[in-house]
Amino acid sequence: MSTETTTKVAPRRARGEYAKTRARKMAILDAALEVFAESGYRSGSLKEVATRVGISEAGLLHHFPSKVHLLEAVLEHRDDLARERFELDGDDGAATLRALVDLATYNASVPGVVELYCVLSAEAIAPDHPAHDYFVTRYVDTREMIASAFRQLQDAGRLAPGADPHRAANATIALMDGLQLQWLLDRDVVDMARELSDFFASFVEGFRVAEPLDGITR
Amino acid sequence: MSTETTTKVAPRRARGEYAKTRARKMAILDAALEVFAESGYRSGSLKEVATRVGISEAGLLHHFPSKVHLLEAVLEHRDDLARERFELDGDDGAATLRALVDLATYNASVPGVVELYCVLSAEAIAPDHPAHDYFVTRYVDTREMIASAFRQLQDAGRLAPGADPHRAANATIALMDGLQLQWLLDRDVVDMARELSDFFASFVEGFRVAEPLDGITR
DNA sequence: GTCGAATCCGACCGGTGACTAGGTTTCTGT
DNA sequence: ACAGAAACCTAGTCACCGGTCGGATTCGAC
Repeated sequence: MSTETTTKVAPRRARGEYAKTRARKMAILDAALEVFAESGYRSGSLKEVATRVGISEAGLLHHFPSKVHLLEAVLEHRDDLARERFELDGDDGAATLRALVDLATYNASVPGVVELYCVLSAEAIAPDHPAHDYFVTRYVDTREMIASAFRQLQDAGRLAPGADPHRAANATIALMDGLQLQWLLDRDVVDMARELSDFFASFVEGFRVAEPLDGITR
Repeated sequence: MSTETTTKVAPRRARGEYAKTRARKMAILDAALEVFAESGYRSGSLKEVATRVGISEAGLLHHFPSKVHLLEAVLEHRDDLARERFELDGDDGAATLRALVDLATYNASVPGVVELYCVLSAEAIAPDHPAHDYFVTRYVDTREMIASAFRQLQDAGRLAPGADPHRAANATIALMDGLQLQWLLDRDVVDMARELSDFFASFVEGFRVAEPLDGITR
């Protein structure tokens, strides 16, 4: 326990990242997303990620000390982006459902992200997968969020008689996931947002999306 | 082109498999199903399959000359078993839907098989995956089969007005796939057959399953 | 019983995986 | 401008992968 006051012998303290480091880390996360989406976590290689960034494998490992760290960073990063784009926690059930349809529309513009979650969630069924716990809690949370939206609609008398909010939430999630898989295998046969919207309309009284769906695509 | 008549010098011709070979091949297919279900095709190793069978890797490769051959054999074998258990090609639409619900009930008793298809279908999104074409055509065929069941019901006036057979088929497949994923992650939160049955009942007039679903489990 | 095919194994091969060690270059606070 | 941390690379470790090769063993038709 020597003194750490600013004597002239005091060792230079940590300086933090360089200016361009942030951009480089983002580039790595983007490349890692691509690779994990195409090949999954277990078969995706750090070498492939490094090559796409234009860096060496050891250089990559300087920023993310292990493959697991990289995976966790990718998932956290996507969660951050999703949170700042979609607000799904409101107390307006109908608004939440509309937001889900919007999310489906948005997802159709970022196939890589959809592929990442589709591939990883299947891979993460294995209990020893590094993302297993992530997906388990993710599904629990999503289920609860959608169920509470349905509960809110039920209280407003807008849910079809006999409909159960919790089970409706399960079915909603299942439909979204299953549509994504089909869409990834053949993007022309499925309109994810439209199917989800129709599903909601079939048991939520007066459900409408903000704008017509078959309008101008963007 | 020498004579192949039964002279005394005629070389002994191929004799075919030994008696126990068939059983061994089945054991290999079972082990391979487990391994591919747990780790996927790309990350699942032949060594692991061989170990579970109690055989060497080279011994395994005597029966299935490559990893791709093994995968194809596994898929073909499961298709054979499925075909002999479920008849899904009838011209009675309602019967086909009931068979799908039965299939969901049956699937709940063979989690390994469900996991195999869930994991492989996600992995096979990649166009260069050896099972890519298999799953693409599988989805096309399944879609057509279910759509024709709905078309048949529509002709009988039992489909809700506005329902489209083709889109209903897509939604049905999506629901089944999505329910399976959730069920694999947590087998207590989802009753696949019940959700599917309720989904059918929501737009098929007079849809009923053969027996009550909440009866004796087996 | 015997001979040859079917079965199976041990050893090996080239390739790739994640990750480490140690040194060089680049940036930046002072 | 310069010291030292951050960034980055080359080279290597060790484990594992799918697949081959040649020989040993087992089975079964004759």
